[in-house]
Amino acid sequence: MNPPAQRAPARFWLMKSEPAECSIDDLAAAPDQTVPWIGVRNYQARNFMRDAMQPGDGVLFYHSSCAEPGVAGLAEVASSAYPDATQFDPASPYFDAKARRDAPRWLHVDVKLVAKTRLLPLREMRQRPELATMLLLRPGNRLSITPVSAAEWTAVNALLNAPPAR
DNA sequence: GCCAACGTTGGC
DNA sequence: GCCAACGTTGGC
Repeated sequence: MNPPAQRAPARFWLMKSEPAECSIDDLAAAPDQTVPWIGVRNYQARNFMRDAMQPGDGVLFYHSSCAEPGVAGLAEVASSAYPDATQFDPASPYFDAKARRDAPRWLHVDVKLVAKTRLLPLREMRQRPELATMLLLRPGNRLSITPVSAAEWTAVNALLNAPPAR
């Protein structure tokens, strides 16, 4: 008899969201606790979604451009990539006049809540040697989606379960 | 509001 | 293909 299909090794990601746009509480309140990750307009971030993400991948949900930037919860990739409808909508801030319906430029995945956690502040992340390799912490990093290694994922989860640093 | 670090654009 | 100008991100 056949063994069950082997699941591809899980991958992990950090995804930035401005809480004024979509916070962890907004994600928790969304239907099915799932939101479409619309509005990505950076090719590298798009390519991660298009080429590398798989449903079930782990996501660190990160609050950016706010008073307390940091990881605010855990989520998972809930779909494969599909065209971002806002690129075709002239009324949307994400409208892209060069996008064509028969050749969409911008894609996105759906993201589903796994758990709201304590806020792990960026400030605290910078103090942790075990997180020093994270792309998020690299000077000048602006990518809204970055891959996270298994070791980084484990380390962040440990910190999320630990009491806040003083 | 400042500014560093990029990414994108467009002239050539 | 080069590269300067410009725009954006995002912490501080």
